[in-house]
Amino acid sequence: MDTKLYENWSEEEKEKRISNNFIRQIIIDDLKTNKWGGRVHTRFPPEPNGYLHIGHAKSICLNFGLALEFGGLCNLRFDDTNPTKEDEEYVKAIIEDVRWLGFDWEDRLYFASDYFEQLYDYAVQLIKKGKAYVCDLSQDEIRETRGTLTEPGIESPYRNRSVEENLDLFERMRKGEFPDGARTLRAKIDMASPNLNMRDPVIYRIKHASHHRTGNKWCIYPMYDFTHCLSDSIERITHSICTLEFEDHRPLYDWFLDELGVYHPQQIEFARLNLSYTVLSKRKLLELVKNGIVDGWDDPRMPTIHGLRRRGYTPEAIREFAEIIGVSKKESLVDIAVLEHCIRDDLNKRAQRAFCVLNPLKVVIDNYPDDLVEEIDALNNPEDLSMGTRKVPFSKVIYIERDDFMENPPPKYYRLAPGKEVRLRYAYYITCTDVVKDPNTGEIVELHCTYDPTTRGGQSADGRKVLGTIHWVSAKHCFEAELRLYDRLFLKENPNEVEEGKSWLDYVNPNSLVITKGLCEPFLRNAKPEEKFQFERLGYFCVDSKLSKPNVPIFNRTITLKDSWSKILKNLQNS
RNA sequence: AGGGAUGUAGCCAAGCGGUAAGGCAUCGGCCUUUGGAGCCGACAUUCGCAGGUUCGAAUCCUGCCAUCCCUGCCA
Repeated sequence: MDTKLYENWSEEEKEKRISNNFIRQIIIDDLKTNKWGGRVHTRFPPEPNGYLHIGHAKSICLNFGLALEFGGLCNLRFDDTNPTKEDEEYVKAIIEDVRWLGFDWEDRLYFASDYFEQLYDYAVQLIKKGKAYVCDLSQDEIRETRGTLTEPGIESPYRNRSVEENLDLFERMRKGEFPDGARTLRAKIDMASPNLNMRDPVIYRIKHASHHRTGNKWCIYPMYDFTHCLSDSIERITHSICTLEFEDHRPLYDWFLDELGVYHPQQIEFARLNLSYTVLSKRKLLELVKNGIVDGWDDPRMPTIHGLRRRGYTPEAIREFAEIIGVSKKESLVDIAVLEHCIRDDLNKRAQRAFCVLNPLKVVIDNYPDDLVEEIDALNNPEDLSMGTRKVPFSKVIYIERDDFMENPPPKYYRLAPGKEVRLRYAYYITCTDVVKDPNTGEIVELHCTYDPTTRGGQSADGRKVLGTIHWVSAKHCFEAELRLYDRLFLKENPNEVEEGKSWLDYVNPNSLVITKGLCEPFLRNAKPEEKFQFERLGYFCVDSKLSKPNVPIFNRTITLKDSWSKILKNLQNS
């Protein structure tokens, strides 16, 4: 596992990179008071009913990160108590994602369903203690008697059945004598509690459904509240970290453990992640998939781990993101620019550079020998010289970016223009001498330039300066590849805030995917799935792992480079 | 007879009775063979509001306001 990120940090680095948060502080305090005998044991407990997204990544990094930092353990546990919603497919995908993020649960992969027998025994104990009863009320009746936010509920007529009768009925529930929904097992707590969760919550329901792990062994399944605290207890979890909406469940969590007199972890709640310009609810993500708005759970526009991975995000960037956004109890909307900053920062240091021209404009270098081909040395990564250099073929006819030429340039434009000189990155200085247009449309179809042979490599002997440096590819040597330009999925900062008469789907960005082509330098032909590059001056791109074929890479744009020129242009136009 | 939580800059977020960290974004400048990266600087006289305690309050107390969560046999 890549534990380097946390374990090999110096104290100084830790100080700088690990920001404090209230959960970390609780652990530090507990360690001081020896509350758990010096142990830190967390768990990540997903329900296998969908794909993990960046919000889960926050939780994963929190739970595993805390264990790593304090020399503790973190379990991966599937909360699989509802067979009708869950599937093995999700189990596999989740395992893959957590591992890809760089975390390791060693031999501690657990399933709540592994505890069904033990959980059943606990329920029997509760019945024997007079703290649980079999209720014959229907689902509607239970709802009707629950009361409201301001009124107490009404006690079930079955609430005071004898222990013997309850034991018998519960056993017969397990044996399958009753149809779905006929009876439930309920905790006997307080129908007048201001906390609705405490109004005799259902803890077992009858579901004649096949479970992805236990098959048809069970026809009664325990509910979340009953299962979760006891699973934590069984696994000797110290800090059970969950999201804010479970705050109201904590009294129940504590109640079960106290009534049963078993090992009692501490539940701690934090605010779930919200990210601007996207949605993070399973329901909405599923809707995007079902409506064909995206191409599947792993569509590169999706905020799922699968999607981010395919888009070109790295585990390092996601972990860094999780670290810097912090953990608190305040409901917030994190600017997606933070995530984008993390991937730029990581890829800038690590991604191999390459030349690719998106909107080509042909340039003929009139004074360059017709058949000469030179091998130009180019840095693979100016940020990391150890990545070496590569040869890029150069010849008389090249393509440059259409944006890198303007016939009537505004002030401060220091790319190519008639009579102006620019540097072709790593190659030569060229000066534009002629512009060829289509006689009918007036569109610029070709440029003629001259080059200065003494500037090879991109430096002039006389020390004259050129401000502009542009990228290029040799017409004879480049190849065309499919490029998929991705942008934010939504146009609205918070798509969950829906205006009157609209739907959140109305805010989907119709241009979140633009499929186009680009002219690539030769070595890119052999790029492998998931390989990441910086196409100089354009952005970071990643070879699509699903659509690419050997020697026919398809590149996904992960994120553009920052573009301060467009800002200058905008200001120019405004003034 | 409602309950539970949360309010520190545009967005996150430290802070724990001694005089407002850090990051993102933004805006300047320097530097640059990526208008990238990097570097330097600016960016809360004030912490939801109003009172109170204190030599001293974002931190303690009281009241108010705003927002979020809770009436699944989902998790």
